Amino acid sequence: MKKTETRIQKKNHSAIKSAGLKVFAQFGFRGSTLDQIAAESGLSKPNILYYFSSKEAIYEALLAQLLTDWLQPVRDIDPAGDPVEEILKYAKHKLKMSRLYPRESRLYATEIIQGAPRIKSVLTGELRDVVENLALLINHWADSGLIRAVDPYHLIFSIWAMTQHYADFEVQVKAILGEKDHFEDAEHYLEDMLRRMLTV
Amino acid sequence: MKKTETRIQKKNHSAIKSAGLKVFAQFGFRGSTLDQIAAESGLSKPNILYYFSSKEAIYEALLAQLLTDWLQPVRDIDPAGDPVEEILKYAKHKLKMSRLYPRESRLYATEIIQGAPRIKSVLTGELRDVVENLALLINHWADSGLIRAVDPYHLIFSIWAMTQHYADFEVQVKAILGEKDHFEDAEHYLEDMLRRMLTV
DNA sequence: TAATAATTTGACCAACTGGTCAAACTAACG
DNA sequence: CGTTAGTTTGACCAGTTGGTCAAATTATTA
Repeated sequence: MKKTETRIQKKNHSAIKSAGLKVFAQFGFRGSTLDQIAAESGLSKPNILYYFSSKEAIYEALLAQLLTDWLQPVRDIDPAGDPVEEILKYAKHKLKMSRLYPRESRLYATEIIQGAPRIKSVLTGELRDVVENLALLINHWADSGLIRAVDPYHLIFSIWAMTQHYADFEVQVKAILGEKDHFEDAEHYLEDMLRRMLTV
Repeated sequence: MKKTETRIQKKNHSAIKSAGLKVFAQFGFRGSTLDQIAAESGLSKPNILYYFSSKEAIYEALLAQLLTDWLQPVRDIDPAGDPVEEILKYAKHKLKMSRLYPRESRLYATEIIQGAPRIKSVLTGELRDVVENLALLINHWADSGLIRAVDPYHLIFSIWAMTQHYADFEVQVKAILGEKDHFEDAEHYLEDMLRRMLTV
């Protein structure tokens, strides 16, 4: 029941989360300091702690938001739609998120690499369920002869891995391909790959 | 010219690097402390600094070793071999490294995610050259009709992304698939995918 | 405008950080 | 055995860390 958020609260909550995202995504939780977040947000350190009770509270607010955005597109897959197009739609959506929100992707990556100490329950709960359902759907599509039979879990992993790679390993991709936008080529490659994998 | 390394030096250098790998891979450079490395290695903090001049020196020793191991298998690709089999051999080798050395993979991942502050010159130098050569070879194979024409860079990225995913996102993979070894299935999937992508 | 509520800050703290150093200890070897 | 080179450590340091708090400032509203 957080109805009345003043204009100043809204602005500062947002500034802190934005600064926190930038800092946490680069240095992880332990490697980030409130001073960095303070400098990045333009607020003083005590002022930050006036809006969030601790460094951890900022981090957890970011993670919670992230997980919601992460899981939604999986749920949006339409079991009644054309299988190949549905999977393609999902993959392209995921790739677009990597292009538009690379820092969110890197924040998630650092959390997972560190062993997901704060969200392991989500992984074995919500995420697991959502993925299991999708795997069942993919198997169903395969059984119906609508797509080629592939391991649904590793198919999902391959989509995650490839799309997130362009956000998480951005500096490496740019070191090799140069600074120009490479997402268009990535999308073509991804689409080609998925069509090859899924068409009978 | 470091010929004479005593038995104790050998043992302790190795213990420190092993402990450093474990800690750095999880928390990144800034998030890791000498006290953690000390506890993990069983040595006292001053003793660690007797063998490595600084925290940074440990980290850099690990990174240097890593980059060597990382690039070698790319160089081992035989231009005169069977194209599909050579690429497959490389992909499987990379996957095996993820299974055997997941912490090395995660150390590399954290370094790249953080913007590769200490190895950017390697990325735009050695790595770029090696990848460019491989891309030329793949294009040559495609021109000769030995494999299907695909974007060589994104092909390489997809191999990296998928293989490293199983090391870097291990907790997520295990949350979904359970604790049993999933690398065998991953290898089948990867092989299937690459054959589909590369055979004419 | 006056009173109240919300916001911001400087000064501060205890715990932790990477790193130093002289002294103590141990291994190696003639 | 004694000497020397190599190893280990306790005590210490200055800077940084997350966090507190009372006081000052600013916004809101009656």
